[in-house]
Amino acid sequence: MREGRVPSRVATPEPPLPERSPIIVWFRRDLRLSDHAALHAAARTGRPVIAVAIRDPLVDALGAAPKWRLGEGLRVFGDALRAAGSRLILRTGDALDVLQRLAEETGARDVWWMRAYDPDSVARDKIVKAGLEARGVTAMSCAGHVLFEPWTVETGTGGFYKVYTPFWKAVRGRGVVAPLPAPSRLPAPDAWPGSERLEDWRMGRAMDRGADIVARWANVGERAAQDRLEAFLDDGIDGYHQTRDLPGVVGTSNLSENLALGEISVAQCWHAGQRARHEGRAGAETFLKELVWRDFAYHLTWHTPHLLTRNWRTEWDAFGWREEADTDEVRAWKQGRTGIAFVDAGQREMYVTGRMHNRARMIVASYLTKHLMTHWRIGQKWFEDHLIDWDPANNALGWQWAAGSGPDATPYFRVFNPVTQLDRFDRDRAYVDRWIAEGQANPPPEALSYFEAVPRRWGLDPDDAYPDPVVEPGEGRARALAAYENRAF
DNA sequence: CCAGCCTTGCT
DNA sequence: GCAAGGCTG
Repeated sequence: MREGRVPSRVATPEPPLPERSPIIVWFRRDLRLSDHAALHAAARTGRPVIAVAIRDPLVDALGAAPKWRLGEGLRVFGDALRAAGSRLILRTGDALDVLQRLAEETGARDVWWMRAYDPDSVARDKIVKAGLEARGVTAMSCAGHVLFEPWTVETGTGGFYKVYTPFWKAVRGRGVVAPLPAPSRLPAPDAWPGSERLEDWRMGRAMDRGADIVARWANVGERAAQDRLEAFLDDGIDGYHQTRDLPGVVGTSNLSENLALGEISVAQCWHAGQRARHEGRAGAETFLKELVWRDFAYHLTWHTPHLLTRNWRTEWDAFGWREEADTDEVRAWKQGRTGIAFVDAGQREMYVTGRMHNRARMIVASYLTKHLMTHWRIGQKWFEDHLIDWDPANNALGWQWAAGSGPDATPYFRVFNPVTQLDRFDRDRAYVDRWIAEGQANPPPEALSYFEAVPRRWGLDPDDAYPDPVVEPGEGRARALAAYENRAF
C-alpha cells in the first residue's frame, strides 16, 4: 500500500489494467480462426481473448435446417478453440445484455466482431455498439464477411450497381487483402467466464432425417472447408464452368454452407481462385465470378434492404401472385410431388440433405413462381427452413432473380421448361434417378432415404405411382405468360 | 440525350 | 426470332 492511499473498508477487486483486460470477440457468421480480422487483431494485442457466441433472438429465428447447421458449426468451432488452448463461451439472451454482463464479469473493455450487412443484423449491431459504448466499452467491427464493402463500389455517377456485369467489371481488378493467418496463440483470461452447454441450446435435429446421407457429406468446420477448397482446386476447378451446371455430377465447389457460416472466408476463396486463374485453370474465372455474385447480393441488400422482404421492383406488388402457402399445388411443390422430375428431384435433395444444386434451385423457383403462379416469398421461406447453406442476402436475390421482380433478374417471360432443362443438364438422368424412387426397379439409397425422411403425415411410399404433373409445362407456361401480358403495370 | 448491354431460355 | 425495359457510361 502506497503512502497516502486510503485503504477502502470493503475489499473490491481491482479492475484489470487496460493493457491486461481481456478482449471479447463475438462470433456470429464467422466461425473460423484463420483470416479473422477481429480475432487476429485481438490476439496481436497479447491480451486475453474471450470468444463468445450468443443465442440471441436472431439465432432463435433461424429456419430449422440452418439452425441445426449452426449448431454443428458451433460444436466444431468450439472444439477448434479448445485445441488452440482457448474456449468458446456460449450465452443466451439479447446480445447487448449478454455482452454487457460478460464485460462486467471479465473486466473486458473491448468487444470486437466481424461486420454483418443484412438489415436485422445491422439493426442489432447498431444497438449493441451504442449500448456498449454508453457504458465505456469499446465496440469495433471488422470487415471480412464480403470481399468489397458495399459502400466502396460505386457507379460513375455515384450510385450503387443494379446489374451484375458492370459490378463485376468494377471489382474484378481490385486488390483483396491477403488472408490473415490463424493466431499463433490465444491467451486465456485469468479465469474463464461460465458458459452454457451447446446441447442445451436446442438447435434442433432438423437434418437427422437425412442422417446417413448428411454424414457422408459432412463438411462442417474450418478444417473441412479448407480441405474441400483444396480438393476443388486440385481437380474441380478446371471444368467448373461446364460441370457446375450439371446436378448429376460433383461439379461445384460445395463451399456455400461454409461461406454462409464463415467457416472459410470469401477472401481465402478469392485468393485461391486468383492463383488458379494465374495458372491458367479454365474454370477459375467462373469461380471468381460466383464469389462476386455472393458479394453482389450483399451489395444490393446493403443499399436496398427491402430486397429481403418484398419485390425489389415494387411495381410487382400489383402482380397476381398466389399468396396461399397451403394449396394442393404448393404442397406438391414442397413435398417433391409435382410430377415434374427435375423439380421433384431438387426438392427431395434439399429435404434430405439440406442442399440443392444451383441448377435445380433455378428450376424449382421458376416452376413455383411461373407454372404455379405463386409468390416467390413462399419459396424463399421454404428454402429458409430447409437449406443448410441458407444466407439471407443470397436466398432473397436468388428468388427475386428467378421470379423476375429483382435487380438484373431473368425476365418474367423467360420461363424455364423443366423438361428441356432435363435434356440439357441431366440427359442421362443421373440426378433425377438419384432422387426419385418411383418407377425404378432398384432405387438408389438417396431416393429411398427421402421416404424415410418425410413426415408420416405426408403419406408417401416409394411403391406409389409417380404423380402426374400438377401443372403441365406447356399449360403453366401459357398461364404465366398470359398473366404477364395482363399485368397492371 | 443516346448506344450498347444485360448469368443461367424457349419454340 | 422472340420476349421488355432498365442500367451504365
